Amino acid sequence: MLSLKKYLTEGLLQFTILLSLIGVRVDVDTYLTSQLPPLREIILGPSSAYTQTQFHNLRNTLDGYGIHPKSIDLDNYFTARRLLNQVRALDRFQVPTTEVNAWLVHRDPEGSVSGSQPSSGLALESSSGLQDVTGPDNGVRESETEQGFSEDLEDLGAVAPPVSGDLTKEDIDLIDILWRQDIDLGAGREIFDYSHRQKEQDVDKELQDGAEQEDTWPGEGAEALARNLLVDGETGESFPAQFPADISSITEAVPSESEPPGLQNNLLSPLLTGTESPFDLEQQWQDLMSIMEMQAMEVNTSTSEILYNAPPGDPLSTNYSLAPNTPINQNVSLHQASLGGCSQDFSLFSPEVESLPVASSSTLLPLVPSNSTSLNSTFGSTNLAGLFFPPQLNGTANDTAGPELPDPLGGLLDEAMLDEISLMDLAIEEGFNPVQASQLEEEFDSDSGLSLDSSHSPSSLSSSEGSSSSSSSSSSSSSSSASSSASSSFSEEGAVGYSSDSETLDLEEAEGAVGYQPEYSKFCRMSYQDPSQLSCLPYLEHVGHNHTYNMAPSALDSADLPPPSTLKKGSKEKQADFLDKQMSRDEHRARAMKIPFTNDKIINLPVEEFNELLSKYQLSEAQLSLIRDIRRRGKNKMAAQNCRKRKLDTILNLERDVEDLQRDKARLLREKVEFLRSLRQMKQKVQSLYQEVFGRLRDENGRPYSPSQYALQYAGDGSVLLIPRTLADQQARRQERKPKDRRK
DNA sequence: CATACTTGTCATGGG
DNA sequence: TGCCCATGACAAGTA
Repeated sequence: MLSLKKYLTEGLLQFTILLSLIGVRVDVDTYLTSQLPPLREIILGPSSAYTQTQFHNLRNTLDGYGIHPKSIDLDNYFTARRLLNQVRALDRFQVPTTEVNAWLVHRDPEGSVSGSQPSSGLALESSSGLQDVTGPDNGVRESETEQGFSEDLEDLGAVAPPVSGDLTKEDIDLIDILWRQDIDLGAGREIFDYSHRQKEQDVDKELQDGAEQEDTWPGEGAEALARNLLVDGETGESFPAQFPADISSITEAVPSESEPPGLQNNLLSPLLTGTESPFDLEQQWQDLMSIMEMQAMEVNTSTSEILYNAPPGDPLSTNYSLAPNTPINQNVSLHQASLGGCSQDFSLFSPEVESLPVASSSTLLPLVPSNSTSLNSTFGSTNLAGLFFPPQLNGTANDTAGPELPDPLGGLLDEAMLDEISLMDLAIEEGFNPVQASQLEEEFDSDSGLSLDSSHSPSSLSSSEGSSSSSSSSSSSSSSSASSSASSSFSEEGAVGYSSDSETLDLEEAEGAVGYQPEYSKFCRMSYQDPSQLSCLPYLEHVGHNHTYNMAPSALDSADLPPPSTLKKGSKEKQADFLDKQMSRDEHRARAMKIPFTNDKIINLPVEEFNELLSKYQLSEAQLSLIRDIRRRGKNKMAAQNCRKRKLDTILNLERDVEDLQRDKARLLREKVEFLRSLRQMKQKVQSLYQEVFGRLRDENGRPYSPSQYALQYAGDGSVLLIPRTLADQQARRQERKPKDRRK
């Protein structure tokens, strides 16, 4: 029961401290439950610094740390684990190697889809189409596509975020982009509205422009909505609300070269925007989630195979599978079909990807079935058309497109994810005052229920560098400066106010601290072996307050001094009076009882020596009682000092943890942006490959296939099939239902 | 004088 | 069992 209470109170205390240090409401649960067990262990676990566990065996073993065994700094250990966990968590961002092997297997014998669509538009001149698609801001990308993906390696590598170090301009830009994406999200409007206003007042006028654009977008917006388009709040661009439609707009725009290029770009830019263009967060999340979905598919290959790996007897399969050398087959090559760059780019975080075959990445891949399983193992049996491309590739919008496939990933864009991009991160990353940031966040989240004045907490980064290195090591005099910086922040705050600063100063000047110095106390014990060395000790007892327990023998000797009423009779008397004032009550009592040895001895001697000392003198019972009381109180006094010091250190450690977590979070956020950017690039490449492959396919008559009737689809064995679009749509729908069911 | 903070002390419990 | 330590709670002193 007691231990339960202990855990409860300590946990609550530390939790509260944590929250107050953060200064804002933070969804600690997400931290605690997902990736960061160390913090939870610190708060709740048996490794808490408040635990009664006494690490006697660890005493003084922390390489000169000199900290109390109960305040062993677990950070080194937990930080390692935390970082490891985070690195592992990055697996979720892994992007598989893409290797496209496509071959034309058959032509739809039935022409099940209406052939009214002119197919001429899709005689893809892929380069020009790509130019259109990529838009004006993507001149670089065009050359990328032409020169191959090996350059993308460098490209992707180049945009890789700096794992550590100061924020670069790019980092700040990334965060800014992310912020704008929050604004751009329609769902996020209400959530971020207030903060948005705050931010725009204080920080970013540009955001206001974007928001106003979104708010006041004219009738054009309604039209776009009617077409199920979203409007980018910043650019006013309209783009499909969901990914398939997204692709649709692109691909349908490609063949229609007669359209005004501006409109095309308007439609296309959201998906194919360059890295400099703003892109919407939902899209990014969908991208990310699609990657995760792919990985999930990788696990559930059996399911996929049931769906798409039709058995040999399957009529579909037999109907649409052709021998590789069928005349209608054009041996279309996929230039640099493998996205090896991605593999390399992400292999840092994904051992799985690393192990994927990349040998064929640099060669031209014939459009024949290959034994390569990389496609299968990465994208699974994903219906390429369904995933990356619209149900219709025809020239008119929403012409024969089936019902809009619900986005299976949209639901994952929940508020928790949005929450991750919090103001604090931005504050940290953009380097403005965390106090301001916490105030901002607190203002629109004022129902935190905590009465702690977190808005004034200078907890985070303003003092981070100093305090982060201090805390647990504050017992050593070398850390006094760091400790002082941390504690001064507390003092300014006025909340905690345990000023280890003054204490460390006292250590150096008055040499008074007796507490929280295991090394010292050990040294004292050793020195007590020789009573002649005792003189080195009492001067250590002058802690700022005049409750000091011990005093110098000289003070003891000159203890017979006039009372304070007879002050100012001379410098000598003044000093004596001062020294007298420095005496503690027990010292006064000891003097009154004529105890023949110092209180230091009484307190600090080991039991045996203490008893030996007592036996040397003929002491009355009252004296003995007083001596034992003095010893008890003295020890307890030191214990209390140590205890308080430990408390302070625990708080400082928690503060440092919070800062570390905030930094980690911001870093991960940066990396997330980078991953999403890379993913977008890969998607563009896959899309262009698709178009290139599809555009080169010819039927028996040498005519290109109509994208409205046919689609490319991955088969289970890694090959790519040309199947009727209706079939592709069906399979796409089935596939989209599947993950939903799986989630439920 | 009220208040917050610091420090000392006691009681208690655990090792 | 006695000793030691940790710590909550309280008191006294201080700014």
